[in-house]
Amino acid sequence: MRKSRSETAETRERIVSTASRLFRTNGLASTGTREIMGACDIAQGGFYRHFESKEQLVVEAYQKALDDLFAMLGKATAGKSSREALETIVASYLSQSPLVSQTDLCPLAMLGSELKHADDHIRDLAMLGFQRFVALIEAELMKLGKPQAKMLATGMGSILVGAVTLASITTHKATAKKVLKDAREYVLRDIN
Amino acid sequence: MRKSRSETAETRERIVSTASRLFRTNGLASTGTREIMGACDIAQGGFYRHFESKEQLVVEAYQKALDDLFAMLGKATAGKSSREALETIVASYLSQSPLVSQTDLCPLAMLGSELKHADDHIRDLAMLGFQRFVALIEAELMKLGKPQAKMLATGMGSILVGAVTLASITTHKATAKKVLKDAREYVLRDIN
DNA sequence: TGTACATCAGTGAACGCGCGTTCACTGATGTAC
DNA sequence: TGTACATCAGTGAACGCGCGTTCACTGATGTAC
Repeated sequence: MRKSRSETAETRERIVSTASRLFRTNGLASTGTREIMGACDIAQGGFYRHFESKEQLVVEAYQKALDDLFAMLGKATAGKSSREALETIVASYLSQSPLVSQTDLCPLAMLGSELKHADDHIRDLAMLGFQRFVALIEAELMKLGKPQAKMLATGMGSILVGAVTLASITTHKATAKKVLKDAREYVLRDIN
Repeated sequence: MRKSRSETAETRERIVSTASRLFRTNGLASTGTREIMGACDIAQGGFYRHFESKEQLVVEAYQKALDDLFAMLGKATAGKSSREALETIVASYLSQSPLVSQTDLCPLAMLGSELKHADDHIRDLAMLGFQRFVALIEAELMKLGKPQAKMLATGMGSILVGAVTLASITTHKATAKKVLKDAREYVLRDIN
């Protein structure tokens, strides 16, 4: 049953991608190795041919989720003015609610409070992701000549994460949309 | 071993209070019935003399956490001007980070993303709590004559929840303080 | 290039563990007369 | 008020279940000559 090197590498990537999506949709603790392997059409025991533990997969899947997020934001803002780039970042981020879109959910908001109980390594990874997100916003704000760009960027980052977290809690679509819309309006005052 | 009516009622309240604290500190799924009963010095089997299921306790403990939060905010803002009341709400809420205080943590931020996987009943309870929080802020903003008070209040609610969530994720105290401080500064611009 | 052996991706049953929950039991409290 | 019985809060072992993980096994791939 042994697979070729390239097949092995592809399988590994497939597991990480699948896990990245499932973890963000259903949570870290609620997503088991059986469910992940099942979604990849591989027997449960095969998991440990690729990873030492579930913990290691969580780290890799989380890193991939962050990389995907920043790749998406980079592509969406490419060649735009600072003002347009900021509007795009805000709109892209807030459109990640599970009620609106089901793909590329933000690893910060989706896992928010669950990260408190995760290993230090993952918590550090998450905060580095948030700081990278804040730095992205801060850079554009500085280009616009805004004073206190770091404070504004951190505040904007917090409201975006908070709004998406709240929107994903509610069972009422209208409530979710209201929260996202108000968060958008709230932060756009600092851009325009 | 039977206890008197008053003792039974006291025990029940003790279980709800203990669970409310443990759930907010360690999460809903991570806190087991054994741990809760152990913290109350009662055998695990005694749990089902007071509650039909863990789910029922979660609902009651969550409701109690919300009641405690609003009681605290009500007491802290009593007799104050709208401007002072708003500053107090913001300061009180942001001082709930586990790095600063260990008691009366907010049930919204503490459980944030974990609520997505909870029963609809609890998710509804949580969003009603958030809307009650927003209404509290909105009322004071309207007294100040602010236009678009509802939008401002929702935005402020989102940033407060987001900042406390993020502050509780990081393992670095300085980073947590920075996030909370910037969130405070960000929202206070709409009050003063 | 061809052959013989070593490697290891994938299999699926099984492991130990902690969880929510159930159970028969104990004995103090509540109730009925 | 006193007595006899019913109730039920608390006990701690046990249940079924799903989890992360381990294991012996299979057979195609990789390596060495």
